[in-house]
Amino acid sequence: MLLTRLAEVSGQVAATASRTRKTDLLAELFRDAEPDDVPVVIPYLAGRLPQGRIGVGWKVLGREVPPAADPTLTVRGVDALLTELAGVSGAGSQAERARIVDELMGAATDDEQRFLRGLLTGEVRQGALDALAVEGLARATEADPATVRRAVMLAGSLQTVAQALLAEGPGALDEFRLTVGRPVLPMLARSASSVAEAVEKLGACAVEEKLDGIRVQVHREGDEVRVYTRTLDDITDRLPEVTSAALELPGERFVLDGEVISFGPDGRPRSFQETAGRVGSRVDVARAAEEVPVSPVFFDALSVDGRDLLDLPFAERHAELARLVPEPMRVRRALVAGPEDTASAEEFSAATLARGHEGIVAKGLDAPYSAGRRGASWLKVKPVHTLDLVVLAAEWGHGRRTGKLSNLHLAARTADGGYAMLGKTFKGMTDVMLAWQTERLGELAVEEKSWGVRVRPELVVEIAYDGLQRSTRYPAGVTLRFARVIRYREDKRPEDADTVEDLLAAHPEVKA
DNA sequence: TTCCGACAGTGGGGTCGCAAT
DNA sequence: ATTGCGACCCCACTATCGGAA
Repeated sequence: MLLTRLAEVSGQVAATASRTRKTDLLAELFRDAEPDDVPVVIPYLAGRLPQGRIGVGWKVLGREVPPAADPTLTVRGVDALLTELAGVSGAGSQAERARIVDELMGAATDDEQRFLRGLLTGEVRQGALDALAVEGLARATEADPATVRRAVMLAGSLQTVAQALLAEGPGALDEFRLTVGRPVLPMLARSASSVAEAVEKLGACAVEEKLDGIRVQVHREGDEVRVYTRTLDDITDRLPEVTSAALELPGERFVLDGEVISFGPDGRPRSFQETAGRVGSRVDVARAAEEVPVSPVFFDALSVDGRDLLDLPFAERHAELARLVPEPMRVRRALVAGPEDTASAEEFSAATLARGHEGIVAKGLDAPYSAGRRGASWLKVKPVHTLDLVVLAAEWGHGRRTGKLSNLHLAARTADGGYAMLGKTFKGMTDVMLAWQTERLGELAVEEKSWGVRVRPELVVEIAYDGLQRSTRYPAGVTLRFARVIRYREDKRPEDADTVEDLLAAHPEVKA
C-alpha cells in the first residue's frame, strides 16, 4: 500500500467530526490493506509508530526538505526506514538520524510530509486514536466491537490483536485472555470533588489511600518477576526491591496491581519528584536504590494461581489479594456501608492526608476490573487549593485553539512589590473564556512575541492546584502542580493577589 | 428528547540519559 | 561540565458525538 493512501485517509478522517464516518473511513482502509501492510497501517492510523518513539522530535523534523512531485513511498518502505532510524545510536547519531529523516522527507510529497511529521512527533490530530481504530477494525473484519476492545485491553496492544484478527478472523479473539507475563492495560479512576460525593455515588464501597508514586503491574511466574508501568513499559530492572518483594509472597503465579512509592527514614512518603526520579534511574540502579529505596504497595489482584479474577467483584478480588499479600504491602483501607457512613470515610481521608498521602480512592465493591477503562466505579478525591494570581503573559494556542491566547503565565506578588512567575496553565478554560481573554489580554499587551504577548500585570485569575513542587525553572523556587483556571476575578486588583510568602507558608513541607 | 459515557485535544512540570557543544 | 532534546512519569479539564434512558 502506498503511503499517500494513508495520508489521504488521515486527512479525510481529520476533516469530519462524525465518529461513525471516521470509523467507516478507517474500516475501508483496513479492508484494502495487504496482510503484510497491516502491522504498519494499523498503528499509523491510530497515530503511533510500531517502533515506539524513535528519538526524532520537532528539532529534526523542522528542517525544510523540498517535497517529491509524485507519491512513490510505500507503507512498508517507510517502516523499514524508520526501523533503521530507531537502530542508530552512539556518536554522530543525531547527524545520521537527520540524514535518514531528510532522505525520507525528500521522497515524500507535500501531503505525505505533513502526515509523517504528525506521526513522528506523535501529534496526528485526526480525531481518531486507538479507540476508533478498534471500531474500524471490528467493522472491517465483522467482529463484535466489544470483544475486539476487550482483546486489545488484555493484549495491551492493538497491533497484536489486529494482526491475529485479520489473519484468522473473529475466532482469533478467544486467544486473548489474561496471561501471566503479558501486561494488561490498567483500570483507571475518575475524579470526584468530595468524599461525600464519591460515597453518595457508590453506596457501599471501600475507601483506600491514594499513594503519590508510580503505578505498577507485577507479574510472577515461578521465579520470574516482571514489573510494568501504566503504559505497559517493562521497568523490572530498575526496581529490584519489587522483584524481591514479589518473590517473598506465598504464591507462584499471580498478577497484582499497585503503586510503587518511596518512604523516608521517618516513615513518611517522599515527594512524587523523589520517587519518580528514582524509578527513572536506569544507569546505576544499585546506588539509586540505596539512596531512595522504594516499596510496592498493592490494591488489587488480577490473577492468582492461574485463575483469572478480572470479572469477579472487587470484594472477592480483594479477598484473594489479602490472602496473598500481608498487611504492610497492601494499601490501607476502610469499608464504608453507604452514604449514612460518610463521616467514617471522611475520617479515613483526613487520617490518610495527615500521613502525607495524596488523597483517597473510593471503589465500588461489586465492580469487575475494567482493564483500560476509566470506569465510574473507582473515584479519586484529592484536596484542591486555590490562589488568586496575576497574568503576566499568554501564549498563542494550537490546533482548535489557533488564533486564541491560551496558555497563561501565572505569578504571585513578591515582598518587593514585584511578581514571581509560578508556572503556566491552559486548563479549565471554556471557549467563551478563551475568546474573552484573547480580547482582554490583547488590550493589556505591552510586548508582542512570536509565541504570544506580555501584558501589564492587571488581570487577576483564580487558580486551582493540587500542591507545590520544587522548581529550578521559576524564581520562587517552586511551581504549582496541575494548575487550572477556575474564573477571572475582575473584581480584584493585582494588589489583592496572593503573595509568594503566603503560598510558601501554606505548604511548609515544600522547601523552595 | 434529554442525558451521559467515552474520546480526543490541549498542553503543564519534573527527571533521567544521551549526544552535542 | 553544561546544554538541548526526547522519552516518559505524573496529570485536569472542555467539547463533542452518539448511544442509553
